[in-house]
Amino acid sequence: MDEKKRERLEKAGWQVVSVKELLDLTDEETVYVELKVELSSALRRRRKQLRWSQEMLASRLHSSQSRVAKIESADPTVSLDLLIKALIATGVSGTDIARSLGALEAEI
Amino acid sequence: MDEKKRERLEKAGWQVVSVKELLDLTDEETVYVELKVELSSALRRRRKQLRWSQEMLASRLHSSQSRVAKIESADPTVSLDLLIKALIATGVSGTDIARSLGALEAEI
DNA sequence: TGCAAATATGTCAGCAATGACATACTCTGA
DNA sequence: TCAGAGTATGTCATTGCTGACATATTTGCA
Repeated sequence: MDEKKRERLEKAGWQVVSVKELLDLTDEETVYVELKVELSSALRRRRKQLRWSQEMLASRLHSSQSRVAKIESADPTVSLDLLIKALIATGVSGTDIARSLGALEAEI
Repeated sequence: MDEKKRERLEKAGWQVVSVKELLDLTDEETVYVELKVELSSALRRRRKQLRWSQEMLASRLHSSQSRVAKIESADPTVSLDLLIKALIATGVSGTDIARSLGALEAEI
């Protein structure tokens, strides 16, 4: 994994000069993952609040129950994109999403 | 486009019963698009604040200048995923992203 | 003006995310 | 304790996003 990162860096024209550089990258990935985790639990709360089954949400999303389960568990194969579309499908507004994101503190 | 939506609905097991149902979908798409537009302009502001060129951001993102241009113009082929990764690459925190999203008012 | 840096636009092969399905597991009420 | 509803997990063909490249256009400064 670290080796793969290094490869990508070099391919992108970066000189890999220090461990710190790699740590920064890790920080960015951390923020990304935490964002997903935060939003996915927000989604589950929201869905339960509405007393919807995963299947109900799935049909509103034009997706499937199994994918909703993956969204809510922050599965690596699920994009932020789909996650946010799912939140929107539960009727949350931009400000609601913002509030969820607000639970994350500055990390960088 | 509307025909395509109808197709997807029916494929997903929805009975297309009313125009309202289609309008609801449109609302959701609207929120999604506005989210992208808001975040992409936040990204541009942030990049200029740092006095980075698109190329600079691209290398930090491990992407290309042309894709950064597309991200900042909220191009349809660019996902929220990449958009948010770009914001993170400029060093914004979760709360910063939340603040950007806060500019959107409740829509639904 | 004219040149160089920055940005925009179009295209495409490759790969990652997707919906769908099958099936296993976990609850909850009777 | 069992049945049925809800949820989790694995897999796969298709679709859509991706980085990269080429090239056009814009910007800013001497």
